[in-house]
Formats: sequence, C-alpha cells, structure tokens
Amino acid sequence: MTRPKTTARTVDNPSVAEVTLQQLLEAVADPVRRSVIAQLATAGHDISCGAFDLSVSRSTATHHFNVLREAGVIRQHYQGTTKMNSLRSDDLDGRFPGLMRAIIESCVRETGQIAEAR
Amino acid sequence: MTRPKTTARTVDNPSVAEVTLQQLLEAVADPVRRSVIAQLATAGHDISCGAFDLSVSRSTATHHFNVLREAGVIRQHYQGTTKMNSLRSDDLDGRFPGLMRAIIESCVRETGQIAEAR
DNA sequence: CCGCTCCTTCGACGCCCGTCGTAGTATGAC
DNA sequence: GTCATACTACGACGGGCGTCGAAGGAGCGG
Repeated sequence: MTRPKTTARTVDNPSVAEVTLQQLLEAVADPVRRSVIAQLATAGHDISCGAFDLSVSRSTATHHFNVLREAGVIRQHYQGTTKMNSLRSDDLDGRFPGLMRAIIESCVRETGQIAEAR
Repeated sequence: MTRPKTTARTVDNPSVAEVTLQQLLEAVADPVRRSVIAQLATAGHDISCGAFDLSVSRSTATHHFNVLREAGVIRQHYQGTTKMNSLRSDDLDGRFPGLMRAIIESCVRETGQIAEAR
C-alpha cells in the first residue's frame, strides 16, 4: 500500500476562533517552542523550519512546529521546498487580549538572559 | 520514627525573583489550576483551600495549590486551621510585564463561557 | 483527654508528551 | 532520469505529571 503519506505542499493554519486557551498555554509551556517564538520575534522576518537553532532532532522540531501552528502561535506557508514560519502575534489578540504580546516579550527576555549569561 | 511530617502552620511564599517563566507557564497550563485563578479573580477576596469548587480530590487540590504558590501565582497564609489563598497579580508584573494580568483575564473569560454554556 | 475539621504527606498507578531513528514524499538542479 | 535537499509520517520508548486513597499532624471546642 503506497498511499500518499505526506500532504501536498499546502498548510492549513487554523482560524483564531478554533484555538482554545488550553492549546495556547500548553504550546508556550515548552522551552523548545518558546525558543522558536523568541527567534521569530527577534529576527523580525520569516524563518524556514531548518534555519532555527534548536536542540532537538528534525522530527521533533516538526512536531513542535505543528503544535505551535495548531495553537495559532505561528503561521506556516511553503516557499518551494522550504516551509516558512512567522508569528501570528496580532491575530490572537482579539481572542486573548494582551496575552500573546506579553508571552512573546517574556520569551525574548528569557533567551536574552540565557545569551548574556554565557 | 515519629518525626514531624507536616510543616508547622507557616507558609513560605517564594520571592518574585525566584520564579521562572517555565514555572509560571506550566502552572497556568493546567485547567484545574486555571479554575483556581478564575475563582480567586472573580471573588475579589481570599478563599480557603476547602472552599474552592474543584473537580478533583482534596490531596490533588493540595498539590495544585503548591504548584501555584511555588510559581508565584498565589499567596497562602494560615488563619487558624484554614489556609487562605489570594492572587499575587501585581507582584509578578515587574518580572513578566503584563503577563499575569492577561492570563487572569483569559482565565475569567474562559470559565465565564463555560458558565453561560450550561 | 476526646473528637472533629482542615489540610498534608506518602506511595502507587496510568496516561500523555517529548524524544528519537528510520523510512518516505515533494521539489529543484543537473 | 538521478541526485540532493527539505520536511513529514510512523512506531517506539521513557519519564514526568495528574490523579487517587489511606494515614497522619495541627489546631479548636468540648
């Protein structure tokens, strides 16, 4: 059975209304995922999945990107064979006012402290 | 060996500087703990451990109170034999600006939706 | 001293989540 | 077509967290 195992190069980013607070908070409770958020926020532009500096394997990284996307934290889209990621900062603000902004700021500050500690 | 198993009726609430972002986010990622936050926020006054409306056993509730206290989310103090709980909303604001405020608001809104759904 | 209320500690258990390696699909370059 | 690159799906495994019941300490009222 050789059924297509991968989706065609298309991504469905959930609408804000579909995201729950539980999903969002679980998503940001993982340090690897917060690192993704911090890198996106400090970069200021889209980053491809492979260009992140993460301490886990590729397949684990894919898992984390899925969680972040399903929680509405990031938006993903293909650009050739590479998958680009961007923050959906303002999308969620209507649903959870001020929450994403505060989380992003804390993530950036957190990794900043780590950087200046070494 | 009959060593004292419980602490005397005294609680140590951690200083804000000791709390990590990881702790805080893990603390609020649990629905039972968010329910505690929401009940405290809507009540507007301290609530004893036993007076909460929670869907778990007493010992589990104790566990959740510990997590919340160690994350700096709530402050606890004894009043006779009962242990009172209050939100430390503003304490954490210096360390994670805007975060607790946004979380509390989302918690209240979340349980409000549950309430109006039935 | 006795009993009641409140909350805690302790061990146990089950499940979920993060992790990995392997195998596989889609796209682009030659 | 062939090869290389980029990411994904799958199955497995281990550890941690939420959950509970039972037993026990601390205070208060008699």
